Amino acid sequence: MADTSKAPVPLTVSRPELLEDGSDRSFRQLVHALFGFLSRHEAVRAGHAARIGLAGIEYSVLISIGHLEAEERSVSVNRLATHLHLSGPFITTVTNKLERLGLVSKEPDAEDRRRVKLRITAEGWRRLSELAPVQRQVNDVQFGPLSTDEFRLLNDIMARLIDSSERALKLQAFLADPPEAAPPAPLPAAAAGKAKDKDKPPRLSRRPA
Amino acid sequence: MADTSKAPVPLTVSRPELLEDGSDRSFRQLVHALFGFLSRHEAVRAGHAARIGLAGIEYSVLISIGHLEAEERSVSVNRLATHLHLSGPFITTVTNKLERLGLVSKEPDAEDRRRVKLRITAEGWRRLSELAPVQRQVNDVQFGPLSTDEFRLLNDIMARLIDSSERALKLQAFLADPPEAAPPAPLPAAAAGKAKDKDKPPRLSRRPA
DNA sequence: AATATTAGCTAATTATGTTAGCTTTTAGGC
DNA sequence: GCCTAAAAGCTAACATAATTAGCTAATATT
Repeated sequence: MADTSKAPVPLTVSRPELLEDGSDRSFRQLVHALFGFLSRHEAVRAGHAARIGLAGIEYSVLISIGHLEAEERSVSVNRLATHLHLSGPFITTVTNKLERLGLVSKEPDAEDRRRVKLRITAEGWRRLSELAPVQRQVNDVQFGPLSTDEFRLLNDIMARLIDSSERALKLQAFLADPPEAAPPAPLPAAAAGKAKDKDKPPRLSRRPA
Repeated sequence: MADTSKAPVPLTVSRPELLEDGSDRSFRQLVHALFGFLSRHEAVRAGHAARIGLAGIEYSVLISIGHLEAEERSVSVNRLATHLHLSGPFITTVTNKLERLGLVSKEPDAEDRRRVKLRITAEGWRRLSELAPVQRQVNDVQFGPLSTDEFRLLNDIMARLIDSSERALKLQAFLADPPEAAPPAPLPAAAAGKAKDKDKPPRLSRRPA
């Protein structure tokens, strides 16, 4: 039964570097593997977090304060929100909880009193130090398969992919919601269901980090 | 002020391949970049999904039915749940919606009538085909930086990392909740508050995919 | 001084899941 | 042939992680 014409869907990628024998099969595989890996990566983070009594995102917020603190004079709520691609109010909620737990301190910024200065407390650092030995064992296993060269290359590739993904998102937003203008469009039949703004104004609300 | 001893936290990884000048700085960077990429990768998927009126996870479920259908005789709810690391009931909810939308059909499996046979409908395939051209442009940009060799290597690395992450998760679970056994312990009184199950039984509930 | 902007907060809501427990079907032991 | 156990999927109730809207206070602009 079934007319199973086996390949009813056109290619989802076209760059020759990403095709094998004209098929996007391994590209689809990569896309899927990325989700698979990243899902496990999150699970590992959740495990580290649980070790010191936190949820995954709470741990991320905590450690990010540390990272930013090392690089910049002071870490504000919005700075952190941007850094993690999360909303301001969400960072407020999480940092409030971390403050209640005594892991983070919030004091008004002396230079701009609208701002809040986020810092990891001594107790916060203590918890992170306590976690490290276990974290180290787990990380060693998780990233065990990487050689020095692969590690460097992966680092490099990820940096480039973040960049290109950003561009892809912009292109996607543009394609979804073209500025209406640029009216040469000589496509006759297509004119029917033209711009309109379709079924779903693809809000593209970039969510977590 | 502040005793800022700058590096209060011990290393989070110890394999020499992942250290540079004895520092885990670039390793931390990689871990963070992976989250950054994940967030954008998900956003791209959400954009593709929105294009055909679906949420990101709905699109993933739809396309996964297609992938599994191509590989196996029949796709059941639980098969899909396992594949995507999601719960059965959640797959039920999503596939019901996709069925209402006419993109997926659910019929009882002839061989085992407890099972439901999931299939993408003609309309479902039509939507995917409709999406492909746009998807192709966006994917070309997102994965544009990859050379043929990098593409192959990344594919390979991801497969290995999924595997090692799985092992890391098991180690993590073990470290968090060691089997109590190793029964040299002849403590009689201890029997009272024995296992207890700690502060947080690091449930490690691996979530999405 | 009046106005606009920025930072952060609270409240309400949404999206994305999960666990518990039920029904139906299949499989296994007797 | 039964009776029990296990498996598949469903519904319902709930949990978590996040958003948007709109408020207040501090700062910047005119």
